[in-house]
Amino acid sequence: MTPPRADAIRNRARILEAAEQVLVEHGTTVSTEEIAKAAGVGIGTLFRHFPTKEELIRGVFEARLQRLAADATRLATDGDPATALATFLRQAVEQSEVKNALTSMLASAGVDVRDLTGEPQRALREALATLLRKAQQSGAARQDLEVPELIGLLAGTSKALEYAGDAASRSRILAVVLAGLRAG
Amino acid sequence: MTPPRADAIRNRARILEAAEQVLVEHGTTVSTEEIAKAAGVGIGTLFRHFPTKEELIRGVFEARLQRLAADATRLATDGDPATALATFLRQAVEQSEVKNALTSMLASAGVDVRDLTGEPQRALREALATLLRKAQQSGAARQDLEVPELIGLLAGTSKALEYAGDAASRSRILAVVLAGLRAG
DNA sequence: GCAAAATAGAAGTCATCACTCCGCTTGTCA
DNA sequence: TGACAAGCGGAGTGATGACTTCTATTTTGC
Repeated sequence: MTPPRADAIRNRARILEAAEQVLVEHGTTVSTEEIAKAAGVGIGTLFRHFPTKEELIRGVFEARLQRLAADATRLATDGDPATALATFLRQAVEQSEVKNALTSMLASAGVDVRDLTGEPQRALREALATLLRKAQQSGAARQDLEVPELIGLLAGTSKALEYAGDAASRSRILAVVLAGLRAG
Repeated sequence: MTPPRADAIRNRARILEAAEQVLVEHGTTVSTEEIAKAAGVGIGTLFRHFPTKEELIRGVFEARLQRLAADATRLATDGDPATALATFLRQAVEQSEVKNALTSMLASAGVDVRDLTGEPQRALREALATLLRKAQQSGAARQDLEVPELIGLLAGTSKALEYAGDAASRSRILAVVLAGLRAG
């Protein structure tokens, strides 16, 4: 129960950071050794922090969710209710430029993305609920929408953007989704 | 150049069919042996028809694209121009009930989904182009849309639906996308 | 400064999996 | 109906990669 040493904390963070980059770039098939190397860390260390590859992947995923939840919360409190939801979606989807492969990453690791029992998932759901409610109250989002749809659309839009060739195409896809959210 | 034996043709079809089902259900990580078993075929046979796992996966994918292209073409000629595009999207996306994991399947196999050089891809693009043009002419789709966006939205919507818990949620997601396609 | 905690990373274990090889079976065509 | 090539099944092979273990070394906290 004693708090971990400073270098342990540092290494854990470095592993997560490197893992995200490598996994997103090369997919879940990359070896743990590769990830350890990218993090500048021995294999033993990696496995002490994350006893299985799956837990490492889940760690990366949950870190991402936490960042999303933080963004959503910030926008929900600071932003204009009428535009906050759209801004969030835009931000979230642009976040990892090269590849938003995080969900398919998880899926191919055999993790069920819809398993929303964890704490980061709960936090994101809650933040999205607030964002959505405010948008609906100010007429910026269709009334029948609920949080699960929002999450789905988030993942889906991110997927859709992978197919966009240029910036114009990207912005058109985004425009379609945003218009759809509004209509109703 | 002699035509293949009857049993060979039959087996090839059975492999493709079983592979689609197993791959969609369990992801690309399933072993080829599992696929062979599902097809009721020996491993040797599987590998004679598809010399590598990647070629098998690509085969499944292209078969799917061909079916999509056929559907699109049929709707483009037979259907009401104003509703054909929406109908197509609805159909395409509902096709594989459990999981429309085909694209992430390919992606995790290291195949670039956006590589549109193959014949089935070309056929689909062409059919979609017709569908889109007719929809735009009858005011059922925003004018600025182009085919790549449509393909992206197809994949994205399919992804989004994976998150929908129940039928109501599914239909709301679909409604968002369809409204977005129209708006403009 | 020292004990405890943590690390690097080499070497090894074990399971898995894509793919090969080859003896047997079956479709085809005379 | 018989011969024979095309096709088949499935045991076997080699590579890979997740995870363990261990020793010598470094880092941290008090």
